[in-house]
Amino acid sequence: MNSTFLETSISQTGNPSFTSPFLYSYMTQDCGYNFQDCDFNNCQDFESSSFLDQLLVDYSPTNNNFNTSLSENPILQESSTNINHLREKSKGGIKKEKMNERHINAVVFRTKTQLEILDDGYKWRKYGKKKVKSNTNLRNYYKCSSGGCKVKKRIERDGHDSSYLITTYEGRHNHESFSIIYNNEIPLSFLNEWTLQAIPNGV
DNA sequence: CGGCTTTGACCAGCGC
DNA sequence: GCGCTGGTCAAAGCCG
Repeated sequence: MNSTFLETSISQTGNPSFTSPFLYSYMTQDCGYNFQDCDFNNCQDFESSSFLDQLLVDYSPTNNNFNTSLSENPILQESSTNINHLREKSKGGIKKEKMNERHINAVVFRTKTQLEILDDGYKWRKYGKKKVKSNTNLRNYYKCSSGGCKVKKRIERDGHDSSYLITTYEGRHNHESFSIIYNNEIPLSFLNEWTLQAIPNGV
């Protein structure tokens, strides 16, 4: 299985200056959870953790065993469905090139916060806003504004519990975050590192 | 003036 | 073929 469900808690970080789900994940390592050592094939690991509050899904086009059964949340299921849908396209050869360009992997976070935008250290340009059928809240579309970087993210409030913000990242940054460059903050590259570990075929 | 957001239009895929 | 839906584009407007 290649889907990885990872949930962490904002409050566990105890540092309100960090609003990035990536940073929350990073910070929770200080709470006793070492992502480098965790078993990505055992989702019980994550489900049983006491500080669960976010979701992460890794996707590889070569993985045929994507598991969407762990979440009952319709929006998260939709994200998973979309990912599976994209895989089917890839397998079928339909717009395979475009698929490979766009959806190398997807990471979905569900974060309990009143903030509308989580500062993940990268600079984003908003390019769309859409009302989608599956959610009464608007979905916002962003592209990384760094030249040559094709990472995208979608942000929407959970339609069933608006206290949660659902952030979906697609692709990997080909550069470090602006926070590192300008503020010397915690590097976010760890995400790419353990995403690669979680995807045996590494894309 | 440049960078960013807004927003309606457009496009592609899917199901019927 | 047609309508629905989600994703993207791009012109216009806003703001520092």
